[in-house]
Amino acid sequence: MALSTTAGELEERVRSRLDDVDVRYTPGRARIVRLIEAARGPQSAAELHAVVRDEVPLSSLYRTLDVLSEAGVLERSHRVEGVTLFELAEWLRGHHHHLVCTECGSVVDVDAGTKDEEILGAFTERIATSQGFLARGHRIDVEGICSRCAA
Amino acid sequence: MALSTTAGELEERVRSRLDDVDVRYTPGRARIVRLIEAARGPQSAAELHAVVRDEVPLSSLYRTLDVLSEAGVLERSHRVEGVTLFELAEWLRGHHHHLVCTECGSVVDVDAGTKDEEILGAFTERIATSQGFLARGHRIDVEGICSRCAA
DNA sequence: TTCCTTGCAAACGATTTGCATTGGA
DNA sequence: TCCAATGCAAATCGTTTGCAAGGAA
Repeated sequence: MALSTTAGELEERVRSRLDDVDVRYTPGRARIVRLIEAARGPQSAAELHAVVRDEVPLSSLYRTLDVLSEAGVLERSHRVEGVTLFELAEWLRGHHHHLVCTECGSVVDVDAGTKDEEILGAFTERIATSQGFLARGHRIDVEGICSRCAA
Repeated sequence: MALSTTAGELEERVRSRLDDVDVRYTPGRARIVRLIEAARGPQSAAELHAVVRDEVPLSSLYRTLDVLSEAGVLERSHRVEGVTLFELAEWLRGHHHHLVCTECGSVVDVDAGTKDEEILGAFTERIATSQGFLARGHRIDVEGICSRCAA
């Protein structure tokens, strides 16, 4: 989100990354990447499969998600109720956080301002260091009720 | 962590909560509560089972974890690699965050200061509200390398 | 006696994998 | 041609559930 790129640009960046790790950018893989790119938040295999149901079998979908994750294009993100959600890796879509609705389970992305991120970074750095832990990044989930469920 | 209580005190609070919801505080359940209380971070069913292997069958353990979660004594916390971790509910152990080691997968608790929590609360409130989302709480995972893996 | 709790085994759902087939480079 | 990618079916793994037995109120 923070990084604004056109669809083509992102596609190019993905392709070049896959080239680096010797993985083909097949139509099926491109399809999944675009689906995830277009989503408002991390997606589960089941959600993605609902869209490509008669084109891609579940096992192939899982394999694609796995390959793309290994290649650093996707990240296994939030896990809710035993299911794994996938999203574009941070270097592709920018740093962001999640609003998790405890009512319907939806997870949507939110950006924080640069200033806020600076403060958060300093904070996480501090509590990590106090435990001899080397901080590499952080992940914030805001839990509550989404506007749809509140209505 | 933030709330300091003696072992007996916590036990009493748990018992009284279970009374309220008409659930017995059996020795098996007490055993699990104490195990989780003593841990440095959220625990998986498998980790707990490793300790009580010949006293409690896995299915009973899962049932206990479920009952205690329903009763509000435990919370299903972090989920890593397809496994659910359990920890004492926030009202029992105080608000805290997690240091997640991306190397060994360990998850340990950390406290933030009151001042920091105020800032965090204001921040999460703000980004939630901007999306019409009603914030109820937040969860922060600091990802990185634990001191043991760094060594 | 009457429920709640426990144990064991079977069932489930999400995810993974073996193997034969297909399709690009 | 050759190896990566795919499809299908079977296997795995964490977790849940049905049902009969044990125990406390």
